[in-house]
Amino acid sequence: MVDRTSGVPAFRQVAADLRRKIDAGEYAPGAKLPSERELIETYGVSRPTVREAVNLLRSEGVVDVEHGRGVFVRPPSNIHRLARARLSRDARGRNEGAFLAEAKATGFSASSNVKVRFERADERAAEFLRLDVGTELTVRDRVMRADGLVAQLAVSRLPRELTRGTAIEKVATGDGGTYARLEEAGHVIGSFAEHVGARMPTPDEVTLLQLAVGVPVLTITRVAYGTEGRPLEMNDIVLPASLYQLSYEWPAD
Amino acid sequence: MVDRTSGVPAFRQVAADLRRKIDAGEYAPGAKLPSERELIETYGVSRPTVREAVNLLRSEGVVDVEHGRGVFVRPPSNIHRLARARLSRDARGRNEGAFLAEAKATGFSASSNVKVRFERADERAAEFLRLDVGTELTVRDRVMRADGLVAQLAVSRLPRELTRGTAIEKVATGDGGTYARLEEAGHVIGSFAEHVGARMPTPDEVTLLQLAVGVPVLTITRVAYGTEGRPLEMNDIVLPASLYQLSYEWPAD
DNA sequence: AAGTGGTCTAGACCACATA
DNA sequence: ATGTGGTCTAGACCACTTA
Repeated sequence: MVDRTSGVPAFRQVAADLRRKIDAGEYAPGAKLPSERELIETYGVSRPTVREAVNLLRSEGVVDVEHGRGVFVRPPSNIHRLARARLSRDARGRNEGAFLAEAKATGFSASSNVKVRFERADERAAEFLRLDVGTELTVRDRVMRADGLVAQLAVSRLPRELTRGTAIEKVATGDGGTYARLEEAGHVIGSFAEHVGARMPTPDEVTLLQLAVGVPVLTITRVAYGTEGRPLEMNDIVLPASLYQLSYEWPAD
Repeated sequence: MVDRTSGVPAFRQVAADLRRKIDAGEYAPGAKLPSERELIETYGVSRPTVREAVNLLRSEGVVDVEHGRGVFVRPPSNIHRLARARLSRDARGRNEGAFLAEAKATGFSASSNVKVRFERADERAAEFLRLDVGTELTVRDRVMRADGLVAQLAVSRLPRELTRGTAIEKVATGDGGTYARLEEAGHVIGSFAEHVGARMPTPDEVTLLQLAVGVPVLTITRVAYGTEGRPLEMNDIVLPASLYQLSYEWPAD
C-alpha cells in the first residue's frame, strides 16, 4: 500500500518498491512481476498509476514489457568488448574489416548491408576531414548484423579524391575492407582517433537496432589519419549500449 | 488532427508530428511548445494522450518539461572533450589530478567531495585488480563539481597494501592526486586502460548528477597498471552523457 | 488570478499470448 | 477462453510560475 501523506507520488512509491524488490533478488533476472491487475490490488492504486510506475522502470532499463505475457526483470546482457586491436593491420590481413574481425573472434556469423553514395561535405564532416565545406565525399552507409540481429550502424565518409578507381566506391570492398584499399592506393594509415559519446536513440535507430525502451546508444566518431596526419576517413558508428563496451589502453606518459 | 484509421496510436502520431516540427526548425532549440491544453485542441485527443506523447519526447531527450512554465525544446549542451592527455604526468605536475586538470583547462572552477573507506574486494574488483576476493581495498568515493554543478562521480579502489602510510588514505591527497602519491611510493604507472559503456542512470545518479529525463550516463572503468603490468588502481567513473565526449587516439599498428 | 504542468481515478475497448 | 498489456477518455484536484 502506498503512503498518501508522504508527498511522494503514488506511482513513484510503487516503482521504488518494485525496484527495491528487484535489487533484493525477490524478483530475479528474467522473473515475471505481478500483473497490472495484481499490482492495483497490492498497492491500492488505479491502473494508470500502476502503468506509470512500470513505465518508469522501463525507461530506466530495469524491466521489459511483453504484450500479452507480462512484465519481466531485464536480464543482464552479454557485453562484447571492442578493443582497439580490432583495427590493427594484422586483423585486416586476416579478414574483411574491423566489424567482421570482431564477429569472427567472438564466434558470430556476421553480415553487413552496404549502400554507397556521394555527397558534399557539411560543416561537421569538413571539420573532421579538414576539408572545405562542399567538397565531394564518398559515403558508405552500413548496417551490420551478427547472427541476424542488427548490431551496429556505421556511416563512413572519405574525400572522393582518395577513392576514385578503388573498390571503396563499390559495395564490396574486398578482403581487409576500406582501410586495406586505402593503403593499396598509397594512403598508409598512421593513426586513429575515436570520439565516444552516448545518447538516447532516434526512433529510426530504435527500429533498425531493435532496441528495447531504456537502452541508450554509444556513438563513436572514428577518424583515420595518414602517416603525415592528413585525415583520410571519418566513420560515425552507432551501437546499442546494452551490447558493447569499448576498451582503450595506452602507455603512461 | 490524428488519423484514427492508420493503426498508429494517437500519442505516437502526436509525438511524431511534434518531433518533425522540431527537426524542421518550426520549434527552435529553447522554444516553448504549445501547452497541453492547446495540443488537446490541435490534435483532438484527451489530455492523458497528449501527456503520453510529451513523455515520449522527454524520454528521447528531445524536450524538457518545466512545471508551471511549459515544454521546451532541449537545446544542445556544450560537450566537453576528455582526452587521454588528462592523465599525463605533465598534467599531474601542474595540479591536483585528472578532473581538476580538465576543469582548469576549460576555465571552470572545480571542487570535489571525497570520502575514504576500506572494504574487501568483490568478484569484479578482484578481477580488475588481479587479487583474491576479500583482499582489503582502500576506496576513495568522490563527487566532483564544476562551477557548483555535479559533473562526475568516481569510485577509486586500490589494494590497501599500496596505500598504507600515504596520503591516499587521507581525504586530501595533495598536488598531483592519487597517481602522484603512488609514484612517490615507488609504484610508477606504466599504462592505463579504460573500458567505456553507457546506460540509463539509477535514481541515485539522477539526483546526484541532476540529470534530466532521457539523459544516459557514460561509464568508464579505468585501470592504472605499474611498469610491470601489475594493476595498481581501478576507478569507476560515471558522467552525464549530455556533457562529455571521450577522445582516444593511437598509432596504427 | 490565470496559466502551466503533476497526479490520480474509474472506467472502456482493443490486441497479443497461451492454454 | 482467459489473462496479459496497449490505448484512450472525461473528468478532478493539486503545485508551480508569472503577472
